[in-house]
Amino acid sequence: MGKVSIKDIAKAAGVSHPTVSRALRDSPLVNMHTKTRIKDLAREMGYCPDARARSLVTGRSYTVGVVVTTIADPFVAEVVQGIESTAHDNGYTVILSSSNSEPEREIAAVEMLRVKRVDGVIVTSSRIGALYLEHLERIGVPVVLINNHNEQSGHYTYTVTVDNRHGSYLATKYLIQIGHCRIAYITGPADHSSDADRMAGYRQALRKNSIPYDPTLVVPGDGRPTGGTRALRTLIEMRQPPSAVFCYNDMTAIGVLRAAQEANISIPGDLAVVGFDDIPFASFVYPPLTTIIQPKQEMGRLAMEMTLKLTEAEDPAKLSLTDIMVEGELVVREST
Amino acid sequence: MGKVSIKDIAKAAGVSHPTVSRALRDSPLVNMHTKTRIKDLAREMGYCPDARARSLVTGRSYTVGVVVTTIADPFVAEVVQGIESTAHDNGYTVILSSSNSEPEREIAAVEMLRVKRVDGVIVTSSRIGALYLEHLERIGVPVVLINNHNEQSGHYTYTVTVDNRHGSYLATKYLIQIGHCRIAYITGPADHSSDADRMAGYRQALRKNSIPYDPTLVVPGDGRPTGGTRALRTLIEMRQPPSAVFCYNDMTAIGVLRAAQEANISIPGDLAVVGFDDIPFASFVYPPLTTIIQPKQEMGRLAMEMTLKLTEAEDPAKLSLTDIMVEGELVVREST
DNA sequence: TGAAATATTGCACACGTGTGCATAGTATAT
DNA sequence: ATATACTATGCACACGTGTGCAATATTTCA
Repeated sequence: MGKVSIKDIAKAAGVSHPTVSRALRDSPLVNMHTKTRIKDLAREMGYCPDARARSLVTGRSYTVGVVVTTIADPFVAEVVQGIESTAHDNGYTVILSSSNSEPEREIAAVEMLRVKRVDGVIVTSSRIGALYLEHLERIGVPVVLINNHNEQSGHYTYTVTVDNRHGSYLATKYLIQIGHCRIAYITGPADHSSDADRMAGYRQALRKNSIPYDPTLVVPGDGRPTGGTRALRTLIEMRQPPSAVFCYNDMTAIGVLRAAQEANISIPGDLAVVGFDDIPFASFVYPPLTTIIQPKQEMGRLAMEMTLKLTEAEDPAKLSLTDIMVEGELVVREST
Repeated sequence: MGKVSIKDIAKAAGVSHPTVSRALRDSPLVNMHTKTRIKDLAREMGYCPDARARSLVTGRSYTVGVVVTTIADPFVAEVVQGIESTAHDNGYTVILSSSNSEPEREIAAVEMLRVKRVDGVIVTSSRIGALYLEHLERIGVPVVLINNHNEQSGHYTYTVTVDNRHGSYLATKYLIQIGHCRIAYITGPADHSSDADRMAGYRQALRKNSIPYDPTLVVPGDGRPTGGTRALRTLIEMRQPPSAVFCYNDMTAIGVLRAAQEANISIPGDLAVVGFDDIPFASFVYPPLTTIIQPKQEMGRLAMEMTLKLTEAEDPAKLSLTDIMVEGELVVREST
């Protein structure tokens, strides 16, 4: 029951352990007869290779580290699902590590991944990532950031981000197309660059359709339902309220829906509402939410594929990779 | 930039590598002066210990494997959050592996964890787990199952489950207390043992309060919103419809809410609705859902702590551990 | 028959770390 | 001054696997 190694098999088969090693790796160097004999023996004895030892000599661990703020965030969870799935398909294993958005914990996480000798690192939705980029580079393996702009992608550091500006351009353009001209925007947390980008897309759509930008129609939210609820209450008290609201994200939109219900505002009759993200619940609220789909699983997949290319290339510089920007997609449901 | 090992430090410090090893591990055997000299050198040279090599000789990897159906399930994600958090606090690392509910993929996952020499395995919400228990036992390390009853807990195999029967007893009892006596139950997937348990708690509450059990009030669902919607449509067409519905889970209850909205049934005025699980969105639907809280993060924490006890004990049999059953908790919101 | 080519195997070392034991040096006690 | 205890260090080996090279056995070819 104590773990059986190739040496044990070697002894049982009456050969040397390198022969066993070659046999199990299907080397053409070993006699076909002894090869099958060794394989049978390995199966009977319940042999299980030791990845640590193998990794030690080959230098590759076939493991990637994934650093998240918290896996309990459904958005993050879907991204990780995409990562894990393609990692598995390529024979890689995922080490999960959450930072709870605490910088020192994020650094500790990266250090632990370094100790475990991962072949690459993926960091999702961390505002910290960009700031501590030097810490990330120190690890000496490829790093891919998801939804985390950093101006100077370093030697090994690349990003996969959703095109926030274009996404909210789509959303706003759609509202205009179906006849709205007083369209409000409820912002997200002030310090997120994604909020600035989404705001930019909103204004771009207005401009292209010759609708004057009215700053009083932009009210602050916080990215959570409570913020949306508060924002809508402000909006409906205006002398000339909007006929449509574009929200920083779905959570904000959910807060808007609730406030509307309380104020007896019918949706989409009196007010059209559009969100951003397409969280799993967007289609389950009432009415089901029109929103911009972030291809979360695909972003995970792309990040993982990029990591693999970087690790498996002998010279990453020759790969001439570039940062990836994914387009969101408008999905029209019943809130518009 | 090439990785620096203790041998490199040894050479630079003019000592042997065992001395470096001891110095870095703070062994009292090495001279205080040389110890600080070696530590400084290690920092300067950017030394990073190699967990693989260390694990190879110590026999412990300080890594646990977590097998899930899919991390995109918010329920699972919260459990994993609890696992990862306590793992981190104890210096352990988590390898994540999803099975997509495919048996062969689950077995492959376990095999991979075995290859990586994890110190323990936690399996969440897998109906497969119990069936393939022999496969799980083969791994030779402690296995803890979450929400997955298995009759004969094996040598190293324990479970952490929520008390389904008691939870739905609480829910039903509460509905009775606030005056309902025609209470329906919408079931979950037929092959889940949790459905049978929740049903049993429902019937127990009826019995204890001398309310006759009416089989026509039990209608099938599927654990998803569509099932709940369909079930409610059946219920409201009865000659004598129920005044309250207890649902297998929150997703079912959400489907019920939607069907009620369509049919112009006011909640909780015309119909009281109770769910089970307390998924993150239960408090964001309208009206916010009364439900039974499954302490998801705590269950993850308990599973991890149990795994640690099992791995770190020299003789697990002496621990006299028992399976853990956690009690759910009723949270009253606005759907009742 | 002899030489050369080929097939098969073993030897030795490497990866990076930890630890039991022996050794040498130093301080303490008698 | 000698024996003893203690401190500090190095040697050798172990963990499990992979690989270059040498060595042996077998086949092929002339």
